[in-house]
Amino acid sequence: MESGRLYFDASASRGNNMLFLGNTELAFRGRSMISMEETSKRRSFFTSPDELYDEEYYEKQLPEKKHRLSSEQVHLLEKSFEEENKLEPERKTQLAKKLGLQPRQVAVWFQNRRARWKTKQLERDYDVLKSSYDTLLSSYDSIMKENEKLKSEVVSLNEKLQVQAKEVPEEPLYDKKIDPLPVNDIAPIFSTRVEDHLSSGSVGSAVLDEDSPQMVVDSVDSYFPTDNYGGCVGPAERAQSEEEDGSDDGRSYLDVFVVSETEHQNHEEGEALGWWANMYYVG
DNA sequence: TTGTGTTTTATTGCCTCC
DNA sequence: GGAGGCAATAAAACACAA
Repeated sequence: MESGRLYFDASASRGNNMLFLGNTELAFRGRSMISMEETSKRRSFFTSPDELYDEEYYEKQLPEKKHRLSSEQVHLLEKSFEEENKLEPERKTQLAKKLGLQPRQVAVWFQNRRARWKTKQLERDYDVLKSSYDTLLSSYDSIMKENEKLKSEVVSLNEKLQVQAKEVPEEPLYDKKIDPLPVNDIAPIFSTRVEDHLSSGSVGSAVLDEDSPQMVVDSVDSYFPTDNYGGCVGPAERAQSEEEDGSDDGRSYLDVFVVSETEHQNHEEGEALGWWANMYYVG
Protein backbone atom coordinates (compact mmCIF):
# COMPACT_ATOMS: atom_id res chain seq x y z
CA MET A 1 0.00 0.00 0.00
CA GLU A 2 1.38 3.32 -0.97
CA SER A 3 1.20 5.49 2.08
CA GLY A 4 -1.35 8.22 2.21
CA ARG A 5 -3.71 6.93 -0.42
CA LEU A 6 -7.38 6.46 -0.10
CA TYR A 7 -8.95 3.81 -2.21
CA PHE A 8 -12.41 3.75 -3.39
CA ASP A 9 -13.77 0.36 -4.25
CA ALA A 10 -16.79 0.46 -6.43
CA SER A 11 -15.78 -2.99 -6.84
CA ALA A 12 -16.64 -5.04 -3.97
CA SER A 13 -19.95 -5.62 -5.42
CA ARG A 14 -20.82 -3.45 -8.33
CA GLY A 15 -22.40 -0.33 -7.10
CA ASN A 16 -21.75 -0.78 -3.39
CA ASN A 17 -19.12 1.87 -3.09
CA MET A 18 -16.59 1.61 -0.31
CA LEU A 19 -13.50 3.56 0.59
CA PHE A 20 -10.33 1.87 1.79
CA LEU A 21 -7.38 3.22 3.72
CA GLY A 22 -4.93 0.41 3.35
CA ASN A 23 -7.05 -2.62 3.89
CA THR A 24 -9.41 -0.84 6.23
CA GLU A 25 -12.86 -0.21 4.90
CA LEU A 26 -14.27 3.21 5.56
CA ALA A 27 -17.80 4.29 5.09
CA PHE A 28 -17.82 6.33 1.94
CA ARG A 29 -19.78 7.16 -1.06
CA GLY A 30 -18.54 8.19 -4.44
CA ARG A 31 -16.82 6.98 -7.57
CA SER A 32 -13.07 7.10 -7.62
CA MET A 33 -9.93 6.89 -5.57
CA ILE A 34 -8.20 10.04 -4.47
CA SER A 35 -4.67 10.67 -3.36
CA MET A 36 -4.11 12.07 0.09
CA GLU A 37 -2.54 15.22 -1.32
CA GLU A 38 -5.45 15.88 -3.58
CA THR A 39 -7.86 15.13 -0.80
CA SER A 40 -6.22 17.60 1.52
CA LYS A 41 -6.16 20.26 -1.15
CA ARG A 42 -9.88 20.10 -1.46
CA ARG A 43 -10.95 19.48 2.08
CA SER A 44 -9.60 18.10 5.28
CA PHE A 45 -9.22 14.35 5.49
CA PHE A 46 -11.50 14.04 8.49
CA THR A 47 -14.50 15.38 6.77
CA SER A 48 -17.67 14.71 8.65
CA PRO A 49 -19.78 11.81 7.46
CA ASP A 50 -22.54 14.25 6.65
CA GLU A 51 -20.25 16.04 4.28
CA LEU A 52 -19.10 12.79 2.79
CA TYR A 53 -22.62 11.79 2.11
CA ASP A 54 -23.44 15.13 0.59
CA GLU A 55 -23.65 14.08 -3.04
CA GLU A 56 -23.55 17.58 -4.41
CA TYR A 57 -20.49 18.51 -2.42
CA TYR A 58 -18.74 15.34 -3.42
CA GLU A 59 -19.37 15.70 -7.09
CA LYS A 60 -18.24 19.31 -7.15
CA GLN A 61 -15.13 18.82 -5.05
CA LEU A 62 -13.82 15.46 -6.13
CA PRO A 63 -13.32 14.93 -9.82
CA GLU A 64 -12.43 11.37 -10.90
CA LYS A 65 -8.80 10.48 -10.41
CA LYS A 66 -7.04 7.35 -11.47
CA HIS A 67 -4.16 5.84 -9.69
CA ARG A 68 -1.27 4.44 -11.70
CA LEU A 69 0.36 1.38 -10.26
CA SER A 70 4.01 1.70 -9.35
CA SER A 71 6.59 -0.04 -11.49
CA GLU A 72 7.24 -2.58 -8.74
CA GLN A 73 3.57 -3.37 -8.50
CA VAL A 74 3.33 -3.78 -12.25
CA HIS A 75 6.46 -5.92 -12.28
CA LEU A 76 5.04 -8.28 -9.70
CA LEU A 77 1.71 -8.44 -11.44
CA GLU A 78 3.42 -9.20 -14.72
CA LYS A 79 5.43 -11.98 -13.10
CA SER A 80 2.29 -13.44 -11.66
CA PHE A 81 0.50 -13.14 -14.98
CA GLU A 82 3.29 -15.05 -16.70
CA GLU A 83 2.85 -17.90 -14.28
CA GLU A 84 -0.89 -18.07 -14.77
CA ASN A 85 -3.11 -15.61 -16.57
CA LYS A 86 -6.21 -16.54 -14.61
CA LEU A 87 -6.61 -15.47 -11.05
CA GLU A 88 -8.13 -17.80 -8.50
CA PRO A 89 -9.53 -16.11 -5.38
CA GLU A 90 -6.75 -17.18 -3.06
CA ARG A 91 -4.02 -15.89 -5.32
CA LYS A 92 -5.92 -12.68 -5.82
CA THR A 93 -6.08 -12.06 -2.07
CA GLN A 94 -2.41 -12.91 -1.60
CA LEU A 95 -1.32 -10.65 -4.43
CA ALA A 96 -3.50 -7.84 -3.20
CA LYS A 97 -1.96 -8.06 0.27
CA LYS A 98 1.53 -8.25 -1.12
CA LEU A 99 1.00 -5.24 -3.38
CA GLY A 100 -1.12 -3.20 -1.01
CA LEU A 101 -3.95 -3.11 -3.48
CA GLN A 102 -7.57 -4.01 -3.28
CA PRO A 103 -8.38 -7.50 -4.56
CA ARG A 104 -10.69 -5.86 -7.07
CA GLN A 105 -7.80 -3.79 -8.42
CA VAL A 106 -5.77 -6.95 -8.89
CA ALA A 107 -8.70 -8.61 -10.64
CA VAL A 108 -9.19 -5.60 -12.89
CA TRP A 109 -5.51 -5.50 -13.70
CA PHE A 110 -5.59 -9.17 -14.73
CA GLN A 111 -8.69 -8.62 -16.79
CA ASN A 112 -7.15 -5.72 -18.66
CA ARG A 113 -3.91 -7.61 -19.04
CA ARG A 114 -5.73 -10.55 -20.60
CA ALA A 115 -7.42 -8.17 -23.01
CA ARG A 116 -4.05 -6.67 -23.99
CA TRP A 117 -2.57 -10.13 -24.40
CA LYS A 118 -5.44 -11.14 -26.64
CA THR A 119 -4.97 -8.10 -28.84
CA LYS A 120 -1.24 -8.81 -29.18
CA GLN A 121 -1.96 -12.43 -29.91
CA LEU A 122 -4.31 -11.43 -32.71
CA GLU A 123 -1.59 -9.22 -34.16
CA ARG A 124 0.92 -12.07 -33.98
CA ASP A 125 -1.53 -14.46 -35.62
CA TYR A 126 -2.15 -11.94 -38.36
CA ASP A 127 1.59 -11.55 -39.00
CA VAL A 128 2.10 -15.30 -39.19
CA LEU A 129 -0.80 -15.74 -41.58
CA LYS A 130 0.33 -12.85 -43.73
CA SER A 131 3.88 -14.07 -44.09
CA SER A 132 2.60 -17.54 -44.85
CA TYR A 133 0.32 -16.11 -47.50
CA ASP A 134 3.15 -14.06 -49.02
CA THR A 135 5.40 -17.11 -49.18
CA LEU A 136 2.69 -19.18 -50.79
CA LEU A 137 1.95 -16.46 -53.29
CA SER A 138 5.54 -16.10 -54.37
CA SER A 139 6.00 -19.85 -54.73
CA TYR A 140 2.78 -19.99 -56.69
CA ASP A 141 4.10 -17.34 -59.06
CA SER A 142 7.35 -19.17 -59.69
CA ILE A 143 5.55 -22.46 -60.16
CA MET A 144 3.29 -20.85 -62.73
CA LYS A 145 6.30 -19.49 -64.62
CA GLU A 146 8.01 -22.86 -64.52
CA ASN A 147 4.80 -24.48 -65.65
CA GLU A 148 4.54 -22.21 -68.68
CA LYS A 149 8.13 -22.90 -69.56
CA LEU A 150 7.63 -26.63 -69.36
CA LYS A 151 4.44 -26.51 -71.37
CA SER A 152 6.25 -24.84 -74.23
CA GLU A 153 9.04 -27.37 -73.92
CA VAL A 154 6.53 -30.18 -74.20
CA VAL A 155 4.99 -28.57 -77.27
CA SER A 156 8.32 -28.21 -79.03
CA LEU A 157 9.41 -31.74 -78.11
CA ASN A 158 6.13 -33.10 -79.32
CA GLU A 159 6.59 -31.33 -82.62
CA LYS A 160 10.07 -32.77 -82.99
CA LEU A 161 8.72 -36.19 -82.19
CA GLN A 162 6.07 -35.91 -84.87
CA VAL A 163 8.61 -34.82 -87.44
CA GLN A 164 10.86 -37.69 -86.44
CA ALA A 165 7.99 -40.15 -86.69
CA LYS A 166 7.37 -39.09 -90.25
CA GLU A 167 11.02 -39.19 -91.28
CA VAL A 168 11.93 -42.48 -89.59
CA PRO A 169 8.82 -44.61 -89.56
CA GLU A 170 10.61 -47.75 -88.33
CA GLU A 171 12.38 -46.05 -85.42
CA PRO A 172 12.78 -48.85 -82.91
CA LEU A 173 12.72 -46.63 -79.81
CA TYR A 174 8.96 -46.40 -79.73
CA ASP A 175 5.96 -48.11 -81.17
CA LYS A 176 4.75 -46.56 -84.42
CA LYS A 177 1.18 -47.53 -83.56
CA ILE A 178 1.19 -45.10 -80.66
CA ASP A 179 0.69 -41.41 -81.43
CA PRO A 180 2.63 -38.87 -79.39
CA LEU A 181 0.62 -37.76 -76.42
CA PRO A 182 -0.94 -34.34 -77.14
CA VAL A 183 0.19 -31.67 -74.73
CA ASN A 184 -3.38 -31.01 -73.66
CA ASP A 185 -3.52 -34.55 -72.36
CA ILE A 186 -0.27 -34.29 -70.48
CA ALA A 187 -1.00 -31.15 -68.51
CA PRO A 188 -4.04 -32.50 -66.66
CA ILE A 189 -2.12 -35.63 -65.76
CA PHE A 190 0.38 -33.72 -63.71
CA SER A 191 -2.00 -31.21 -62.26
CA THR A 192 -4.25 -33.99 -61.02
CA ARG A 193 -1.48 -35.59 -59.05
CA VAL A 194 -0.41 -32.28 -57.53
CA GLU A 195 -3.90 -31.67 -56.32
CA ASP A 196 -3.86 -35.00 -54.58
CA HIS A 197 -0.61 -34.17 -52.92
CA LEU A 198 -1.34 -30.61 -51.82
CA SER A 199 -4.80 -31.05 -50.50
CA SER A 200 -3.66 -33.66 -48.02
CA GLY A 201 -0.10 -32.58 -47.58
CA SER A 202 1.96 -30.28 -45.42
CA VAL A 203 0.45 -27.09 -46.77
CA GLY A 204 -2.63 -27.89 -44.74
CA SER A 205 -5.93 -26.78 -46.10
CA ALA A 206 -4.75 -25.73 -49.51
CA VAL A 207 -7.67 -25.74 -51.89
CA LEU A 208 -6.65 -25.84 -55.48
CA ASP A 209 -8.44 -24.85 -58.61
CA GLU A 210 -7.26 -24.60 -62.16
CA ASP A 211 -5.22 -21.53 -61.30
CA SER A 212 -3.53 -23.14 -58.36
CA PRO A 213 0.13 -24.09 -58.15
CA GLN A 214 1.03 -27.24 -60.01
CA MET A 215 3.84 -29.71 -59.82
CA VAL A 216 6.80 -29.43 -62.13
CA VAL A 217 8.60 -32.33 -63.77
CA ASP A 218 12.26 -31.91 -62.99
CA SER A 219 13.76 -34.91 -64.71
CA VAL A 220 12.69 -38.22 -66.04
CA ASP A 221 14.63 -41.29 -65.05
CA SER A 222 15.89 -43.65 -67.70
CA TYR A 223 13.34 -46.38 -67.50
CA PHE A 224 11.40 -46.12 -70.73
CA PRO A 225 9.61 -49.19 -72.02
CA THR A 226 10.81 -50.18 -75.46
CA ASP A 227 7.43 -50.65 -77.02
CA ASN A 228 5.24 -48.10 -75.34
CA TYR A 229 5.33 -44.96 -73.22
CA GLY A 230 3.49 -43.03 -70.61
CA GLY A 231 -0.14 -42.11 -70.50
CA CYS A 232 -0.84 -41.52 -66.86
CA VAL A 233 1.02 -40.96 -63.66
CA GLY A 234 0.90 -43.69 -61.09
CA PRO A 235 0.70 -43.25 -57.36
CA ALA A 236 3.57 -41.37 -55.79
CA GLU A 237 5.42 -44.13 -54.06
CA ARG A 238 8.18 -42.18 -52.40
CA ALA A 239 8.36 -38.56 -51.50
CA GLN A 240 11.39 -36.73 -50.28
CA SER A 241 12.07 -33.24 -49.12
CA GLU A 242 15.18 -31.12 -49.27
CA GLU A 243 15.86 -31.99 -45.64
CA GLU A 244 16.19 -35.60 -46.63
CA ASP A 245 18.27 -35.22 -49.75
CA GLY A 246 20.39 -32.41 -48.40
CA SER A 247 19.57 -29.98 -51.17
CA ASP A 248 18.46 -26.53 -50.14
CA ASP A 249 16.95 -24.87 -53.18
CA GLY A 250 13.51 -24.32 -51.72
CA ARG A 251 12.01 -27.20 -53.63
CA SER A 252 10.15 -30.19 -52.27
CA TYR A 253 10.92 -33.23 -54.34
CA LEU A 254 8.62 -36.06 -55.16
CA ASP A 255 9.44 -39.10 -57.23
CA VAL A 256 6.50 -40.23 -59.29
CA PHE A 257 6.12 -43.45 -61.17
CA VAL A 258 4.63 -42.80 -64.59
CA VAL A 259 2.57 -45.49 -66.27
CA SER A 260 0.25 -45.87 -69.22
CA GLU A 261 -3.32 -47.02 -68.89
CA THR A 262 -2.64 -50.18 -70.84
CA GLU A 263 0.47 -51.00 -68.92
CA HIS A 264 -1.31 -50.44 -65.67
CA GLN A 265 -3.33 -53.50 -66.57
CA ASN A 266 -0.15 -55.40 -67.36
CA HIS A 267 1.12 -54.48 -63.94
CA GLU A 268 -1.53 -56.71 -62.46
CA GLU A 269 0.35 -59.52 -64.17
CA GLY A 270 3.64 -58.50 -62.62
CA GLU A 271 5.30 -56.73 -65.55
CA ALA A 272 7.34 -53.56 -65.38
CA LEU A 273 5.14 -50.68 -66.41
CA GLY A 274 6.62 -47.22 -66.51
CA TRP A 275 9.38 -44.86 -65.38
CA TRP A 276 10.29 -42.65 -62.50
CA ALA A 277 9.83 -38.93 -62.89
CA ASN A 278 11.43 -36.60 -60.39
CA MET A 279 9.02 -33.76 -59.65
CA TYR A 280 9.30 -30.84 -57.30
CA TYR A 281 7.47 -27.98 -55.77
CA VAL A 282 9.13 -24.61 -55.66
CA GLY A 283 8.63 -23.32 -52.20
C1' DT B 1 2.22 25.34 -23.32
C1' DT B 2 -1.03 23.00 -25.75
C1' DG B 3 -3.23 19.82 -28.73
C1' DT B 4 -3.41 15.08 -29.85
C1' DG B 5 -2.71 10.25 -29.78
C1' DT B 6 -1.78 6.21 -26.83
C1' DT B 7 -1.83 3.60 -22.60
C1' DT B 8 -3.67 2.36 -18.31
C1' DT B 9 -7.13 1.96 -14.82
C1' DA B 10 -11.80 1.37 -13.89
C1' DT B 11 -16.93 0.77 -14.82
C1' DT B 12 -20.95 -1.22 -16.96
C1' DG B 13 -23.71 -4.61 -18.91
C1' DC B 14 -24.22 -9.04 -20.46
C1' DC B 15 -23.23 -13.93 -20.33
C1' DT B 16 -22.05 -18.44 -18.34
C1' DC B 17 -21.36 -21.58 -14.70
C1' DC B 18 -22.24 -23.66 -10.33
C1' DG C 1 -28.88 -15.72 -7.62
C1' DG C 2 -24.06 -14.74 -6.91
C1' DA C 3 -19.36 -14.85 -8.73
C1' DG C 4 -16.41 -14.19 -12.26
C1' DG C 5 -15.22 -13.52 -17.20
C1' DC C 6 -15.35 -10.68 -21.28
C1' DA C 7 -16.36 -6.78 -24.59
C1' DA C 8 -17.14 -2.16 -24.91
C1' DT C 9 -16.37 2.07 -23.17
C1' DA C 10 -14.99 6.22 -20.24
C1' DA C 11 -11.65 8.94 -18.56
C1' DA C 12 -7.26 9.94 -16.19
C1' DA C 13 -2.41 9.72 -17.00
C1' DC C 14 1.19 9.96 -19.97
C1' DA C 15 4.15 10.90 -24.22
C1' DC C 16 5.40 13.83 -27.64
C1' DA C 17 5.46 16.97 -31.49
C1' DA C 18 4.70 21.72 -32.84
